Amino acid sequence: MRLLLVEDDPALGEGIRAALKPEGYTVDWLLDGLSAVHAIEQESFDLVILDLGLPRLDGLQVLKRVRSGKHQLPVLVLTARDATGDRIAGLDAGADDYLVKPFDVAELKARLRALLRRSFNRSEPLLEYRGIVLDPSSQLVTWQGQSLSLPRKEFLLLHELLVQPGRVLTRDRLQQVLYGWDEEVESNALEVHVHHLRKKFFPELIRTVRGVGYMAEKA
Amino acid sequence: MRLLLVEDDPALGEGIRAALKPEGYTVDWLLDGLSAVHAIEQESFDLVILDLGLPRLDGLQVLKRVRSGKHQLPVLVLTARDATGDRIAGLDAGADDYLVKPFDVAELKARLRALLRRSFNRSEPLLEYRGIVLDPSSQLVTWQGQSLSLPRKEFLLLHELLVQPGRVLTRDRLQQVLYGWDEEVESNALEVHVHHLRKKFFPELIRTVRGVGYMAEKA
DNA sequence: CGGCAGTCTTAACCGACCCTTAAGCACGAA
DNA sequence: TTCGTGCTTAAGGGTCGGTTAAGACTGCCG
Repeated sequence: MRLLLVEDDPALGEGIRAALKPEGYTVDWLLDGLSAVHAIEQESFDLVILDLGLPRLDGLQVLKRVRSGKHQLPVLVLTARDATGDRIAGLDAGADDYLVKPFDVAELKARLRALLRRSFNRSEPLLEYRGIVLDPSSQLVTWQGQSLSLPRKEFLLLHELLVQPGRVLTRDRLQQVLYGWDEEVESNALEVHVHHLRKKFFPELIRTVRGVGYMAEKA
Repeated sequence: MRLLLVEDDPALGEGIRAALKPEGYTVDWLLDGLSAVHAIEQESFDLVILDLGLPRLDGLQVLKRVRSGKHQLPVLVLTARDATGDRIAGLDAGADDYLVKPFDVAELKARLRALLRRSFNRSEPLLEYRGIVLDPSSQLVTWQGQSLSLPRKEFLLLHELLVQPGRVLTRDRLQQVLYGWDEEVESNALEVHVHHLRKKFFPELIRTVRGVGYMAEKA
């Protein structure tokens, strides 16, 4: 589960991040609104935690930009206690939930779970590719009449590849999907996952683009 | 189908109303508890959607008044997430179902349908799955010609799983079914219940989806 | 009041699975 | 052939869920 945290207070940001990592979230953290917009447009997140008071581009503007896109990306907004107007404005701009600072970490976690659950129940479409059907909400795959559950990373990887067949995904891109930005893996873990997927399904499922990355052939 | 909506937040009230109208419901909307009591006594509704935090007369009081009457009017209660006591109190006062804000509209619709179906049939339909028959009204289960009574939590759990086989229920979802939204259980109680069910029936009854939750295989 | 039965949570332990790592092999390009 | 890149395989550490038993709590009955 990959989250984008947009928060300019270093202490708070670090705190949130530290709290969420053990829960199994991959947390990417940006400190200003402009970078956030770019990241959201180019990467793929499951949820955004957005502070409203941000340098370079205000949180509300970020929210509006996100909503103008097609993504139904859930956004949890953090507001200062006394910023009454923010709340209203945020509602209008389409935030999915709020938290007023200072807040309890347990509360944050609970709201995240609720939001993610909602967004996944929101019938995320099944993904089909050559007889393989992915169900993002349950992390389950149907293949040759059997339903099997893939390990989390394998599912993430496969999902990323099949979202848009024919597109070549660089090694870096894939590693970001699996690990986020910082925690780099300096081994061939990615290749091992690919190997497992090829074995579970069929070898031609994932084509190697030597020196670049991997792709699923356009059907 | 005529519903009474009692909700003092104008935005939320309008939202719910707008969502339900296209479904063919007639929605009357009141903003305080006192008017609600009067309306319920004098008019005839098929169901009430009741917020607990209300001006003039608290939602709980409304609920008690309704229940003291002879009407078996189904009541769906809306509660704020952090209102810890509300849930328990609401249960005691006889609400038929709950929804915690913020909620998904699809969820609301689904619960309404379920409630209305229940109230019209009076007898909730038996649930059958691979030779196991659940009777929600008596909390009894028939299995291999024997009728046995399950402990409450086990029954709830099993019922939730069998309502829609093939659907994966997250741990969170199941814990909410068993415990509600506030009281967190920081142990493996859920797994223990699952274990008991598997032992009483057969192990394949409940399939583990690692990292996600549990499911009953589609028959 | 005391004991019993049923329910549920807690905690410790264990096995299975997930993921990374690393070493050796295969294969394509120069 | 040689080098570089990716593939294959297996081992280990960590995490998750399963299993079991003990104890708290409740309601019931003597």
